[in-house]
Amino acid sequence: MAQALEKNTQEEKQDDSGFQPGRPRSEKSRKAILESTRRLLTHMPLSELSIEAIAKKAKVGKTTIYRWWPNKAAVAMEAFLEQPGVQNIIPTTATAEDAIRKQLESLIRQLRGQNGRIIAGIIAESQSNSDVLDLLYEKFLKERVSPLYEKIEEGKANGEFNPSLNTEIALDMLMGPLFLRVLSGEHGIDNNFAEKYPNQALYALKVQAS
Amino acid sequence: MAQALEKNTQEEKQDDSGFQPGRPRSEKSRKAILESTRRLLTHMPLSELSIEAIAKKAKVGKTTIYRWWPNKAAVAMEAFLEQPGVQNIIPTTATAEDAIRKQLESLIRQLRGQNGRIIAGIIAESQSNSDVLDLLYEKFLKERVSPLYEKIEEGKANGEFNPSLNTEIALDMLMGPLFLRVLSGEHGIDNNFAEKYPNQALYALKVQAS
Amino acid sequence: MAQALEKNTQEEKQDDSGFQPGRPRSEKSRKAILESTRRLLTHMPLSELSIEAIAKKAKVGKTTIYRWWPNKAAVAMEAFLEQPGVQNIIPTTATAEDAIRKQLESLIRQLRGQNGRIIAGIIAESQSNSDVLDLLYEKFLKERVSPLYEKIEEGKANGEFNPSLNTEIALDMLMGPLFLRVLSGEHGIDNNFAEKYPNQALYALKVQAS
Amino acid sequence: MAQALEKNTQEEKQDDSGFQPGRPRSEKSRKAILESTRRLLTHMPLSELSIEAIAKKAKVGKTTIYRWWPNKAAVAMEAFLEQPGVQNIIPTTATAEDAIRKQLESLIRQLRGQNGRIIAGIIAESQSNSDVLDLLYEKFLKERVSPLYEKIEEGKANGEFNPSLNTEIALDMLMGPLFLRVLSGEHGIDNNFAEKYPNQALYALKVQAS
DNA sequence: AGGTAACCGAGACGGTACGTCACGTCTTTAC
DNA sequence: GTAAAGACGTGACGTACCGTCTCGGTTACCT
Repeated sequence: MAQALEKNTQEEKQDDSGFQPGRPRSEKSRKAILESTRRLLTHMPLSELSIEAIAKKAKVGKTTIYRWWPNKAAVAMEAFLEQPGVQNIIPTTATAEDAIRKQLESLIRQLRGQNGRIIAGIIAESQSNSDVLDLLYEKFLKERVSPLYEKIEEGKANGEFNPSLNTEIALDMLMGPLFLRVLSGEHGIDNNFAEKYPNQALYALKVQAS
Repeated sequence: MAQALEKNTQEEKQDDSGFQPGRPRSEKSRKAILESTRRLLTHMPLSELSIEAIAKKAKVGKTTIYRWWPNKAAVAMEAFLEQPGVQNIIPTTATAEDAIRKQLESLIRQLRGQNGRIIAGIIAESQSNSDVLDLLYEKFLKERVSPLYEKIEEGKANGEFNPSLNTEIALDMLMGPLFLRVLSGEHGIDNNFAEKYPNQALYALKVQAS
Repeated sequence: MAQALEKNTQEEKQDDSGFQPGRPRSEKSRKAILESTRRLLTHMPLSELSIEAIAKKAKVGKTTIYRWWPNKAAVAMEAFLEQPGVQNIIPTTATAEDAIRKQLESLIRQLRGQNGRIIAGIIAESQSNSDVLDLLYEKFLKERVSPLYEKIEEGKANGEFNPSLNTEIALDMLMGPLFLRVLSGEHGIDNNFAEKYPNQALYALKVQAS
Repeated sequence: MAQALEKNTQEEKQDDSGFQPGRPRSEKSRKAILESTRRLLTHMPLSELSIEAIAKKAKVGKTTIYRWWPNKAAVAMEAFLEQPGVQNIIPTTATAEDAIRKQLESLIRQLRGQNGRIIAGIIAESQSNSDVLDLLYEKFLKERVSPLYEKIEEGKANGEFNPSLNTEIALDMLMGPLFLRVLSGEHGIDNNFAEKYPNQALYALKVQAS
C-alpha cells in the first residue's frame, strides 16, 4: 500500500543534500499527463480511460506514466486533486454542528457534477484493486473524514450530540448518502439534496430538544 | 435500458398459445452458468471475472451466455439473487419503526460477507455501464427500497418520524451507510455495525422525545 | 521442437472422422498473412519485420498470427516456401555427379536474390531461437540436403567419388559456400558463382584421374 | 561504414601535439564494459544481450557505451578479439598446402566452443545491420582470409593446386563449412570435424595425383 | 415421418489495451 | 569533455478478453 502511494514522491531516495543523480523528472510531461487525463475524463468514464489514450493525448511514452503512477486511478486522483476547488479547508468554527455543516457543504461542492464522476470511477476501480482503495482513503478521504470524526466526538462530549452514538457509524451516516448519490448516475447530487442534506444529516446526530 | 433487463425472459416472443419454434433454452446450461459464476466469484472479484472463464468452467459456448445475458454483471446478479437467503420478504408489522428496523436487519444479512462483495462488484460495474445501473435498481434496489419509502412516509404521517424530513434524503441516509460499508473492503459490515446500525439509523428519523 | 513445427497443422487433434469442432481456420486470413509477409520482406529484412506490421498490413488480429505460427521466422518460412520456384524437385539421374550438380544448381536458383535474403534472415533468427533452427532444418534443409547425402554415399560406393571422404564434412563443403554467399550481403550469389560453383564443388568430391 | 568502424579510436581529433582537451577516456570503464560483455555472453546469446545489461553490470552509463561503440556487435567483437587465443598469427611455411592447413587449424581453434557462439551472434546481427557486416569483415575476416587468398594463388601458380580453380570460390569453400558449423548450434565444430576438415578441404584444391 | 427453426458446443476471427522491455537520446551534476 | 545516473519518447512484444462469426450437430413442435 504505502509504496504505491508514495510512488510519485521521491523523498525516500533523497539524502540530506537533496542531490539526485540522473535527469530530473519532466514537469512538462507531468502536467501534460494530468491535463490530458482531465480532458479525457470529461468525455468518458474512468473505466473507459486507458493509459494508452492518456499517453497518446499527452504525447508522452506509456512508460513515463507507469514510472510515476501505479494505475490509471492514481493518475485520475492526482488530476482531480490538482484542480482548483477541490482543496479541502477545515474550518475552525464555534460549535461542532457548525463545523460539520460547513464540511458537508464543502464536500457537496467538491463532489458535484464532473468531479463526482471522477470519484465515482475511482470508487469503482477500488473494488478491483486494493491499492486504489488505499489511495482513495489516503489522498481523499482521510483529510476530509477525520475532522468530522473529531467534531462528532467533540459534540458528543459537549452535549451538542447524542452521546450514545457510535462515532464510526455516525461517520458512515454522514458520508454514505453523499457517496450513494455520487454513485447513482445522472442525477447525482442535485440542488435539492445539496440544500437539505446538511441539516437533515445533523438531525441524526443532535440531541433533539422537545 | 428496459430491453437489456428483459433479455432473459422470452415473453415478448410468445404469442397467446405459448408456442415457440426451435429448440428450447437449455435449463442445464443456465444452471451450469449460474453455478460456475457463483463459484468463480468466491475466488475473484467481479472485475476479474470474464465471460470466457464462466463459459469454460460451465462447459458452455460463449454465445450461450451472450444470448441470455447482456453482460457479466447481469449474470452475477442472477447468480446472486438465486441464492437462498437473499430473497427479500417485506414484513407487515405494527409500527413504521419496527418495519424499517426489520428491513435494515434483512439488508444487513443479505449484504454481509461474500454476497456484499458481489453487490460491490456490480456497483463498480454500474459506473461504466448504465445498463448495469438500471439492472441494479430494477432487480435489487427497487423491491428493497420502496417498502422503506412507504414506511418513512407512513411514519411521518402518523407522528413516529419527524415530518419535516425529506423522504428521498432519508432513504439515502438509510441505504448510504450500508453501501459505504459494502464498498469499504475487508471489514465491510462487521458485527458492531450490524448490531448498532438499525437503531442509530432510526434515531435519524424519529421524533426525539425529551 | 516438434510441437512448434507442427503448430499449423491440426492433424494431431483429428480423430478418424476428421471432424473438428468450432469455426474453421480462415483460408483468407492465412493467405493475407503470407502475402503481406512476402510484400513486407521485399522492403525490409526479417529482423525489422514485426508481427504487428504483418497483422496491420493483412488486416488481421495479431492473435490470428500467433495462433498458427510460433514466431515471425515461421511465418517468413511458410511465405517463402509457398512461392513458386522454391519447391525442390529431386532429380533421378544416371550418375551421382549429375544428381549433385543438378541439386546445387537448383539450390542456387532458390537462394538467389530476394529469396536468399529471406533465408539469411531466418538463419540470423535461428541463432537466438532454437525453434527456428529446427524449423530451418525441418522445412528447408532436410529435404534439400538428404538427397545430397545419399548421392555422396552412392558416389563413394560406385567409384565416382573419393571413398575416403567423410560424408558429413563433404555435405558441409557443398552447402557451406552457398550459405556463406547468402549471408555475405549485397553481392550474394552472383553470376560468376552460379556458373562455376557446381563444378568446383564437385571437384572436391571426385576421384581425380591424372 | 568506415566512420562506425573507426569510432573508438580518437585519432581524427588529435592534432600534432597529441593534446586533447577535457577529461580523458576512462580505461577503467572500457575494461569494465568489455569484461561485463564477455561474462554476459557466457550466459546468453548476443541477440539477448542488451546495452542496458552491459551498462548495469559494468556500472557504467549507457552513454559511455554509445560514445565509443556503434552497437552491441562492435562491443562483442572487441571483447571477443581482446581475448587471448583469438589472435591470428600467419605462419610462414614452405608449401601453400601447409600454410593453408595451419591457418584452417588456427581458425578451428578460434571458432570452437564459446567463441564460435559469439561470432555466430555477430553474423546474425550482421544480417540486419550492414555496419556489423563491415565490422565483421574488417576486424575479423580480412586478416584471416587474405593470407588464404594469397596462398591459394601461390599454390595455383606453383603447381600444388588445380590452376583452373576460381580463387574467390575456393575461398568460400574453405571458409563456408567452418561458418556453417558455427551457425549450426549445439554440435558446432566437433572433434571429428576439427580433425578431418583441413585435409578434406585441401583435397578440394589440390591437383590429385593418380 | 419429415421439415423447420432456434438452440447448443466449440473455437477462430478482428480488435483494443495491457504492462514490460530495450532502444538511442537527452539532461542533470560531478570530476 | 567525459562520466554515472536515470528520465524521456518510441515502438514492439506476447497475452487476455472482448463481442461476433461460423461450423456441425441437437431438440423440440408443426404439419
